Amino acid sequence: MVDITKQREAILAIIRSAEAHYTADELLAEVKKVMPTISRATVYNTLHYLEEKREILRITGEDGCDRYDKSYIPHGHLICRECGMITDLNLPKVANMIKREVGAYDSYELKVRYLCPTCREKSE
Amino acid sequence: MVDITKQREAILAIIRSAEAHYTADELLAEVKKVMPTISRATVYNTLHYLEEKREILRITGEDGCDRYDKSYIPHGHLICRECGMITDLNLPKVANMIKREVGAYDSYELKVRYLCPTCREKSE
DNA sequence: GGGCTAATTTAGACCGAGTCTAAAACGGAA
DNA sequence: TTCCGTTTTAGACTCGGTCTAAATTAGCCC
Repeated sequence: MVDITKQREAILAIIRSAEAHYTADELLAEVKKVMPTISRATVYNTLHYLEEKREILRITGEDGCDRYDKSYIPHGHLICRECGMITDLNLPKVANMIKREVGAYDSYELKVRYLCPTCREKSE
Repeated sequence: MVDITKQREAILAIIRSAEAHYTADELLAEVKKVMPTISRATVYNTLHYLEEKREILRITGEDGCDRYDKSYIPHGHLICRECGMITDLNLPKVANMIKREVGAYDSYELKVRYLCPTCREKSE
């Protein structure tokens, strides 16, 4: 599909096989287990490359720390204000609503701050 | 309405009277024209304070640099991929769609990457 | 006013995610 | 094997944003 190297393959494999939405540093730590000499710059280069190729999705972090999603298809995210847990949110109509309002667009990002079920239970 | 000080008043006034979506540093420069001894920390403190009090809205920046919106009511933003210009986007149904899907939530953020009319014209 | 306390402001050091750079390593083509 | 463009590496660097400790301000009671 693209110019795939060992490093890029390893990084993409981790993103694709995980449920979590990793940060670049978490990914670096994870890849190092398999490829100890990999550098921070390579992880960042690869993430930009994969984002550019629409293989993964970047979630700009509330906390100034980006995370990455295994699916490149734009979709929303629920973010818990207590524990920071991120889960996917699919609102299929949003894409059409945007298109109707502004015409052509590249992508969208939708983040919803809320209290996740687990944390809500704890606080009761 | 709240514990308002001279500094907070000045910062809020600038945000409220501007069409632009300022960054913290742009705000600092702007306030310094009126209040030369104001410090960076005060600007950040004030922005967090005003966000907390739901007086303004924070837009987490694609470029790792947050911006602030005069209106606290959650609404979407169009961001041009060429010039970075930000304009408001109102999709009133989004709030209800989220509520129907996940129940109660704090706030949402919707950013749409696109090519603004001015830049589209230039590229033709 | 004068003195007390809590909250705010200030200046500057500090942090850390992300970028940049220059050199080394890789990989394909001839 | 040699050449050349691309990728990787290590580490320095940038710059939003945070933290800290001292100074200032604001309210409050006498």
